[in-house]
Amino acid sequence: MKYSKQRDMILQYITSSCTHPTAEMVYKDLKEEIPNLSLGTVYRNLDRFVKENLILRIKIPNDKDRFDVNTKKHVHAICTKCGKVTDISLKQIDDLDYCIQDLFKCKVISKSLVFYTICNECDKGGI
Amino acid sequence: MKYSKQRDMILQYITSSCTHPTAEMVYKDLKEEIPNLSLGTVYRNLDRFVKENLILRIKIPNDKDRFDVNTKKHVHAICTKCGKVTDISLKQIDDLDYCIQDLFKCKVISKSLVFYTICNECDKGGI
DNA sequence: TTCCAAAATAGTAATTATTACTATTTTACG
DNA sequence: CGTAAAATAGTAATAATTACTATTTTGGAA
Repeated sequence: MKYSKQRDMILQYITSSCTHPTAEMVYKDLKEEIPNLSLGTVYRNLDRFVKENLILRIKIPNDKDRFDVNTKKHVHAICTKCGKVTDISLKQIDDLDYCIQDLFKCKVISKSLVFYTICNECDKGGI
Repeated sequence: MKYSKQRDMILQYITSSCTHPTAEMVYKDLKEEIPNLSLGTVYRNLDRFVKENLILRIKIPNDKDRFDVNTKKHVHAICTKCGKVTDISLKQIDDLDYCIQDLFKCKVISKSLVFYTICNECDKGGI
């Protein structure tokens, strides 16, 4: 593994962000600092960080993947108005796996769970 | 709204299937009976049935959508080995919405939940 | 029955997110 | 320094779905 400025900056960007950015957001913002940055480089490095368990990939049906510094077990809520992504950690959600396992006699490997919501701010009259 | 043989057969196919087929599966199978059937027609009609609440669309991250005759509130488990899709209906899952609503002070509109599993048959030595 | 406008279809093109590919550049070790 | 491995930039490919358009079908009315 060899150093690269691009990788370094992508990791820095993603670990200091709290907005669960998409690859495109990372690309657009870093492009200003590294004008010849390639979107492929962003994807490749984000993939790599996911494999190294430095970040998580949030897969959203029919939408862009988002990336998350929080590697602890959790799921997400997406506001359908402003698009904000919120981390959700809840014992009841983790327990589902065991519940399904027992009731349906199958091994639960993982799950994909996204809540579509209207967040507190948007509900109060919107941004 | 005008009758069409294609729509009629697509609805018949999907309502009598129990495998949660993709649009492509519907297309491939019906193509044998209607040789000039178009994939667009399948998509258009499935969309329409979803809007009319005759069937449900199952969105699976990074995979083809599947369609389900069961329009009751439920989620799905996908076997990561054989691909079989199983309906899952569980009070604890429905309750999550209220739980999230209270804890995170947001309105839950809907959720997307898919369990990735190894089903009973595949676990016993596989198909 | 025949005419005709609305609706539906077939077949192709476009879209969108992501991955793959290739020539060039960068890195770091001997 | 020289060089091989690794990384990048930029473009092309992929895959599922949607959009578009010319043609066909449907069903009510003359």
